[in-house]
Amino acid sequence: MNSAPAHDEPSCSIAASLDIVGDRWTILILRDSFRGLHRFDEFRRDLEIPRAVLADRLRRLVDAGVLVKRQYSEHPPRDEYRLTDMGRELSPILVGLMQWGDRWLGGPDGPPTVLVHEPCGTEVDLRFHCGACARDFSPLEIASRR
Amino acid sequence: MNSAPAHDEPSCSIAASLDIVGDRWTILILRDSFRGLHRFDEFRRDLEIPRAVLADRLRRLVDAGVLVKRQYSEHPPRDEYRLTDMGRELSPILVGLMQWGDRWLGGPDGPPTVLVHEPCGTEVDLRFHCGACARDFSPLEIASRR
DNA sequence: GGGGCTGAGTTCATTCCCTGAACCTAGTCG
DNA sequence: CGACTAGGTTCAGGGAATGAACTCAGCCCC
Repeated sequence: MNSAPAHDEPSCSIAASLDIVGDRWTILILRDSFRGLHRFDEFRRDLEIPRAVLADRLRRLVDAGVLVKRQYSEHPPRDEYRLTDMGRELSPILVGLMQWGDRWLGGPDGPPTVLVHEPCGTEVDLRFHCGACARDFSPLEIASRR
Repeated sequence: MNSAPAHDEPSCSIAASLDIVGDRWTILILRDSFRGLHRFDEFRRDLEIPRAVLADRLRRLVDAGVLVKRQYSEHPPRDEYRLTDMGRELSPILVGLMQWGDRWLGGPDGPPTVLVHEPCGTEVDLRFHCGACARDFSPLEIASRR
């Protein structure tokens, strides 16, 4: 029955991504995962998120393949949640949010966290890069083609 | 060295950004703005979003400075919503969502939309670039420092 | 000069989800 | 034994989302 009517968003990758990560708590959980938090109670204490919501979001993220649930202790049984490669590749979105907040909403203290290229330790940021022009360019120069 | 993060998140740019764009409908409205939709009814028809929610989200985005409301016709009085520079600089987030969806959730047809560097028309994508190493690198190589 | 149309909303009843508190289970510690 | 921790589930309530109906202003047409 797939006549794919126009108003049904069949093939928008942004909408598809939002079905998985289009929720405030979900993004904050992922942010904490990147920061090195992995356990239910670590998330709960850091975010002050209701337990039921946290359990739900973790379940969805595991179902989607963004996190894996792993037992890190058998006796007592204890679980932790770790980013998969699929989850780790969400970093540009987190970085985008961070840089935009730094630039447009930042307090006078400057950015509380900076990003580095792990192998060399150099501070970096996220840029659009054009191979043809051999240069980085501003977000204002981007356009889309179907 | 990692002192316990205050449960009050005063200075997290990600959380600050989410206060403005951390909502599914908001992101979809912005996606449509980048696509060239500007009017209330264009958004409403494309997204099938309830009118009350659309009015609320547009109001918030205007209040935040992401969109501006402009009269494009005096008689009859008609308004449109346009991205400000602040809004246009959200593109890395949208692009991040799009590329992640393309890569991990993509259908067999490939990406429905590609991005080009407007001045030269070349297809681009969003990459981390390290000036010190003089190369692009994968999201998996990123790390954060306080 | 009435009827229908468009754009841009507001109001309202219902439904749904988030929230916070309490409770549960398994295991460990003193 | 009783207290404590980790990782949840259950439940009442409140607030936001939803869809339908309504408003209002102006234009279009006959």
